[in-house]
Amino acid sequence: MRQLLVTSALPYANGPIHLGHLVEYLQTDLWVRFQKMRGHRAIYVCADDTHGTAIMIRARAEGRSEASLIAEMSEAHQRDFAGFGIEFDHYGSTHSEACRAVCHEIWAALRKADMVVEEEIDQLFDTEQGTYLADRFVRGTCPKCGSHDQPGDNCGSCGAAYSPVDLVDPVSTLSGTRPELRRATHLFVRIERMHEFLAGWTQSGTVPPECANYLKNYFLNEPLRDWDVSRPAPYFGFEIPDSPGNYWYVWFDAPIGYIGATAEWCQCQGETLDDWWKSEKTEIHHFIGKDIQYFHTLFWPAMLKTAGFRLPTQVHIHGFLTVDGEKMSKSRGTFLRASKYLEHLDPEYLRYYYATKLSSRVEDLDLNLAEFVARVNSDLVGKVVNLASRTAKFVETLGLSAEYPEDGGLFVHFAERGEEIAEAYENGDFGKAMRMIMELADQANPYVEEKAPWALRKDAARSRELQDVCTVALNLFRTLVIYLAPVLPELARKTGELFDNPIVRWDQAKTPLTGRPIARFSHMMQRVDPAKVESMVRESREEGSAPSPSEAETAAAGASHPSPTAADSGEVLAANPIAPQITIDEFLKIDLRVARILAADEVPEAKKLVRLTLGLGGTETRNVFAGIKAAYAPADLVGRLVVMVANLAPRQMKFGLSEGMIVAAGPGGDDLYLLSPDEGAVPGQRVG
RNA sequence: GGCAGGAUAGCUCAGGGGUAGAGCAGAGGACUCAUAAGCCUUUGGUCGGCGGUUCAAAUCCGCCUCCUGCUACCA
Repeated sequence: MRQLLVTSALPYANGPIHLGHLVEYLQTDLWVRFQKMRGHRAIYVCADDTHGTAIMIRARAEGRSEASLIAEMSEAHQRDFAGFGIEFDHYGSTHSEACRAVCHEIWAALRKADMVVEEEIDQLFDTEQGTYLADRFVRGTCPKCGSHDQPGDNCGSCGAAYSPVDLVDPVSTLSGTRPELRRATHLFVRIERMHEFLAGWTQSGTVPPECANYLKNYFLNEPLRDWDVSRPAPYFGFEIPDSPGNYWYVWFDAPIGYIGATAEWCQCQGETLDDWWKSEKTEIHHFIGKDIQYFHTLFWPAMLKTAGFRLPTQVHIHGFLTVDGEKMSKSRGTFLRASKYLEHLDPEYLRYYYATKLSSRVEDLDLNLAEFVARVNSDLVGKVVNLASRTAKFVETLGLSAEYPEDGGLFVHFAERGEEIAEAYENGDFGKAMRMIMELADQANPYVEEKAPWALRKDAARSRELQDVCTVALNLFRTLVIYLAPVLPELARKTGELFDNPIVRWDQAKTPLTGRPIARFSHMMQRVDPAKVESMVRESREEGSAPSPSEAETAAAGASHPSPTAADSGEVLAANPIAPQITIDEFLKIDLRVARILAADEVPEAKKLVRLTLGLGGTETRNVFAGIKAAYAPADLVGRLVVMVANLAPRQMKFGLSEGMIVAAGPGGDDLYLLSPDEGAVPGQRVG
């Protein structure tokens, strides 16, 4: 019997669980369920990731304590996970004494190994908000090409990489004020001292080959930079014991949360933590997304190694979720929260659908909604459940045959495939496992077709034959459900009830059931109703149309995301306060005009721009390049009215001259909303 | 810009030097037990492009195009 400790990445306590998160939690859950069915001892631990600037700022904006914010979020997360049948053995928090204790232990070990150095670094400080600013909270003019309003770490226009302190005219996105340069002491881990160890460990099969290549060619081909693990106050986290006023950076304590959560579980169960984290008898399996690879495959093993903990046996890495081929998008209604899904649809549908699309490779996964409906209905209802549905009621009174009948080797064949299917599960090739199971289902239905129990039923003299046919069909059905049980726990439970024999172990598939009654059959799974999928998307779109500021940072699924219910909370305003007062004369300098979009053209070479031809009435037109490519398709723009800044100085851009600007709300990217006049306005009218 | 990955049928994907595959969708048929499910037959592809290695390339190598992600003081 193997002993396995399995983790999923800790969800950040800054937003609700969405379908992107679930790619990870569902695959971990079904892998753990599989291991348990195989008779191994497996525990699944996870926790909320609670520290960092984002939590501090949000709590401040909502006028509450961080503790109250993270408690509420933890409850919501656990509710969502439970709704999808994700069974943790323990769910903790990084803001726990157990986690703090392990942080202290690992820190002491790093100190003792002389792995920590102090260094003074320059960082921008927002005097109004009273906080140091991470890169993403600063925007300004690119020091290289002079483009305005660029992010703090690299220029979207020329692609140059730089530090926020290099920006010309930096602006804090939190307060809109100009931050000042301050010097602060940071603590760094000299990870380069582990270079040789990491080079060996990462290339030894513990991480997928794609990840090993990436690490080898991007990080390990040169000296590793010191890792900055501290943040000066104010910061929400644990204060570093031997460096007052400095706190551990959230990514220092996040993975330590795995150990903290295990420690709490051990305490409840009377187990010893060292048996799980310092013993070679335990396998440790991390399931993570590809965005956080280097934290788990460089920093994390270096910390564990230094502090004498067991190293991860395997780091399982998955790609991101797209919906209908594109990034999840609020305006399209494809930003689907877990709780919203559960209002409309059965969690088993998604568990199965994801399983069919998951492999051990680091690849993105597309949730195609039409395919989702077809796949679940065709495979689960049409093929699998249909086997029971078309035979069970024929043997309601007779029960199963006393001896397993001759079936032309079908059952033996089904049983023999079990190991092959198990191997696919073991390797994380869930899609392969599902394909093999459906291949078997495709052999079972023709059997029923050939034996035609509906014909046998009409002849009382052949009732024995009818019973035999149904005994075969129902046993084949049960075998399929055993193989699907890690994915579909609810279907497995109902099937256990049908046979009065709970499905708990994989090897139950080796022995057919005979000579026992069959419970009255009732539908085990409803078909997916496409209308429910549509209403889920529609409601998500409606709720997504009022975004809050930190949502701007959401890119691919898997990133943190705040609750849409906070949309009107004042958070938007708090995060981006009103600018200094101006006079009416100053305002009148800006000539805003209603304009009609006469043409909207793709600029294929541009990442963000769309070329607009704006009509101001008559023959008066303006050529404007607008950075709205991610939010609007050109075809949808033509004909609509917008508001433009008509007297803005023209600006020469790479693709041509831009003669104005259209006004829009929102932080940018696909989270952008053009302003339109109400009906009746005509092009050329002044706005004021 | 650098790094990693991807491109195979209308859709979602498997395969990985030796006659191009599955499911769904489409077409035709027989049946009627089953949630309009199931069964039989069937139409779809120069495997992103160009070059190379080879008796043989979707597969190996090189270059190119397009897509995705990451790029260490965001999590």
